[in-house]
Amino acid sequence: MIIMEQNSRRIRSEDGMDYRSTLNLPRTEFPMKADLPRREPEIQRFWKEMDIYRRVLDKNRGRPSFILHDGPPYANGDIHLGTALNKILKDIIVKYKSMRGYFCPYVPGWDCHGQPIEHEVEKRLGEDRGKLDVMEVRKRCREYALHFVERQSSQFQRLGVRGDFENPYLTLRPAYEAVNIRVLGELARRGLVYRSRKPIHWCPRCMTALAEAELEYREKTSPSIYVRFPLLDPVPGHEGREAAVVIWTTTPWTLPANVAVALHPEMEYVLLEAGGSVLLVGEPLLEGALRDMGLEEYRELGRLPGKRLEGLKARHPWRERPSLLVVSEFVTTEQGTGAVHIAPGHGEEDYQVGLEYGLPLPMPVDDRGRFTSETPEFEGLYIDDANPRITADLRKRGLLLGEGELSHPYPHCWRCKGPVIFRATPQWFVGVDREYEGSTLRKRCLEAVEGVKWIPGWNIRRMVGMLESRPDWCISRQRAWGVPIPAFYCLNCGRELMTPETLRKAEELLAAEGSDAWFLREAEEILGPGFRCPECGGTEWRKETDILDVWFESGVSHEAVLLQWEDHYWPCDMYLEGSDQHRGWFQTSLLTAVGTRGEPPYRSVLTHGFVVDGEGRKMSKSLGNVISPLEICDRLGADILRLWVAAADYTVDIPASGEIFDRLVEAYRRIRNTLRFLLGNLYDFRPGEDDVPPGEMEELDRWVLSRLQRLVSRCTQAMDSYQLHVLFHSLHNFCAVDLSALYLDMRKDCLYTFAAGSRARRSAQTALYRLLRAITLLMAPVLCHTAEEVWQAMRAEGDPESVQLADWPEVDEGLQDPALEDVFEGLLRLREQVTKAIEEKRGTKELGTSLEAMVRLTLPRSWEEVVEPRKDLLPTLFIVSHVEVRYGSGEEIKVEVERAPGRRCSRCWNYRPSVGSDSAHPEICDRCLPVVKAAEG
RNA sequence: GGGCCUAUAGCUCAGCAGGUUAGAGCGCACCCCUGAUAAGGGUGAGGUCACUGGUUCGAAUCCAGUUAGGCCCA
Repeated sequence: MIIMEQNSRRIRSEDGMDYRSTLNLPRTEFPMKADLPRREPEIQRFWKEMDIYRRVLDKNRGRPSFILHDGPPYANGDIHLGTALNKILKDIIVKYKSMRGYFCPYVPGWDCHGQPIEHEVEKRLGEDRGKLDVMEVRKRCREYALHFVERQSSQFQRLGVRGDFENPYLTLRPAYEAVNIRVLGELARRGLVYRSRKPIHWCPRCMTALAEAELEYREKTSPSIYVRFPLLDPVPGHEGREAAVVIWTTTPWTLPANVAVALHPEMEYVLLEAGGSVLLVGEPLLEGALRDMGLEEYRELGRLPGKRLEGLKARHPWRERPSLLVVSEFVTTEQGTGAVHIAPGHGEEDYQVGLEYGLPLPMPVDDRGRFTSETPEFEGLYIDDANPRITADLRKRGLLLGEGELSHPYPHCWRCKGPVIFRATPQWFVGVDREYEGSTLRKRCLEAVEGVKWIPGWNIRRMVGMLESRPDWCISRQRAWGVPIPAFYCLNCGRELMTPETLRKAEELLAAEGSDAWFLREAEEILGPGFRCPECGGTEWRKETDILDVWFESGVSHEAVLLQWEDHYWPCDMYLEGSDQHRGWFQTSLLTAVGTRGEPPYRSVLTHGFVVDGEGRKMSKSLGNVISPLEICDRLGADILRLWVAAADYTVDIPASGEIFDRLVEAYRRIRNTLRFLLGNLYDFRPGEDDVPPGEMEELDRWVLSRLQRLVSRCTQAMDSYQLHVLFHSLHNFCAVDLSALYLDMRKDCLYTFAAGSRARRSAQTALYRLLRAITLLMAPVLCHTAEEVWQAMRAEGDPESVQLADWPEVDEGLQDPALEDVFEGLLRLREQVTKAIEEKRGTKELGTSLEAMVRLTLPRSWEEVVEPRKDLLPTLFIVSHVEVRYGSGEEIKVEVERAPGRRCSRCWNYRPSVGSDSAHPEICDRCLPVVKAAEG
């Protein structure tokens, strides 16, 4: 079938005279098929070879800067859609700003230390993980991190991201590591760094701290006991009765560390008499608790909400210190008695309550899970062995009200598989409420935030909320892969030492040799000979083994990068990350910056939402809705991914799905084909020589250029306010409507059939050239590969070597013509009625192409002024062969369509009465005749 | 459970200092063209503006609540 069609076409052209060769049909090498996955890497090679990053910097050197400081992704695993989104957004903004003439250094960075890498390395070690020493683990972590830095670096570059990839910042470099110590020292100098205890997950067999990711939750059988805490104070309204509050616990061994009993402020507590004593139990839990305690029969004496019991004291089973009744929202009605035993050293919530009420934090359990001398009753006993002893002791004292067993999910150590405990250990903190220089870090941060531009604006609320509620910053981690906290402990008197002098020594050590040196060198080597304890004069020291929270490391990037890197300055212009970083990087950076310099490290903070699927659900392996950016690049191309970023309103969740990418591919094709058409019609146009000055251009061409100015202005405003999707929608709409459907369709007749060098055709080409150039530049920050491809196809003498070196288009005020646009708006509305009328005739098979038509218009008198001088334009506007206009008395517009008179010109396909009047060329019209004759002559 | 945010045609987005039949592009259906051709043009169908209640002469737009979803915390 296909072959037959080709044959019939050839026969037709051989039929008569071949006028096709006398037309100026589009010619271009620019392919319709983008083939982005193949072509993009070639373009990227081109950029790399010309060192595009330096070239763009050099172009704008000395001009105002715009520094977007890159937040370091974690060097672990391949990039995902979220990472790609973030980097592409940054790249679009940096490319836009540099096209606007800003000097824009952009240095990508990586977060290289931390527990997830260490955990992954240990997992890979399998059975051998216990055998390696710290240095060997660190060495492997380093290799692992650097491997993924390389991998992610090439993945980012595959996205088309431009930056100093030859010279990125890595948090594991000695110079960077040392900055942590300097910042820590600055904070310490202001008295913001302190050491205190905080509960963490601890494995008493491995004698190590565990992160949440290192816990495995499995069923465990625990004792379950009800314990009476006799009140030392009377219950309000029930003076004269000896009452007791009843707690329930599955960890009897934590009772020696009890300091409080927490009640829910709103829960009702029933005061009752049963089994010879007066007890307080939460109302919703009453029935179950009494059953468990074997106290079915009771007498209610009264009830009152938890908040009325706040502040009463109860007797501790063993200690002299009382146990305080406190209230807390976390008390639930799910289990127990509504009264929760609080041991701040043995639980996160307990710890929080402890902080809130300023409770003591006893810690009677040692590294190996044995009771210390702080608990003489059970000293030396392992916690599990202590459970029955404690229970028996409580019974002996008449405090035990019930006893049973319970199977529940409980965290176990991922190494030894045994149950872990919550245990308070000494940690280093940055205090946010410590007074210094007349204020606190929290207050200063809250003030500083006001001076930052938050995009979108409501983000300031989120930041303020989080700053207001954040606790002191625990910067200690009991791990190997990181930067040491450079503290020393006197072996003689136990005093801890962190002074400006010791910090400076540590900083110098890390700067010179990297953080490995801390682990390799003896304390005495670091401190220098003859260093004496200021307390006792001791000369032997133990080094701190804790390392810094990785958030501290990334949190000092402003100090490390903005101040150390060539061409940078502090503070930078923008941080741009996902909205989760309000608690993460935005905040840690703010804390370290305000704590050391009193000001935020960024002038503006732009955030984006998270990638979700077509249904608005988060992407996860378990839902099976994950889309890989690398796969999109391989299948569709990075420009499609970039278009996805530019098309979405990134301030909220960003959906990604197969359909969305299908639609984007369509949009891309539309833009690409529009550009291809423009290129195709400029093959014989020499910019600078063939241009027609604006004043002499055809009205239609001036109209489209005026529309173009509107587009440029709109796109510029969109980019200046970071509304990327406005740019995309405007650009796409312009290509689809103003150009494809209107201007280009109308202009084909002129471009193809007029004499190549005629004024009208050159006028049109002048417009085409300007359109092509402007659109290419407008899309360059987003569709950077395609823009480069077009740029190379259109580049004229004197143009920069790469589109990335070109300037963003300016609005040409001389081409703005709002009055003309108004005129055309009216004419185009008229056109809509004409096309409708033509469509009707097509429906009845009276017409095929619109050139077969002639249009008879009856217009109101009021149109005469606009239409009369443009009568010749109307056939072009409607793409019909002939138009007749009459003016009626009414307000009505009448459109009549019929077949155009005359025969069809074989050359321009318009229907003209003049066809046949020339004997040498009987098939063509009087408009084509001179063109053909000129070509012959 | 708390804080911040989102919800408009199949998709991506407009509209929102409250005011005529809620818009655009894409997609879809049908038609045309075969001189942008794995292109191009035309016409058309598609929406209880998540839900409920309130304020108002009037609400997609303001308020409250509900549902669904996202981020962060608990």
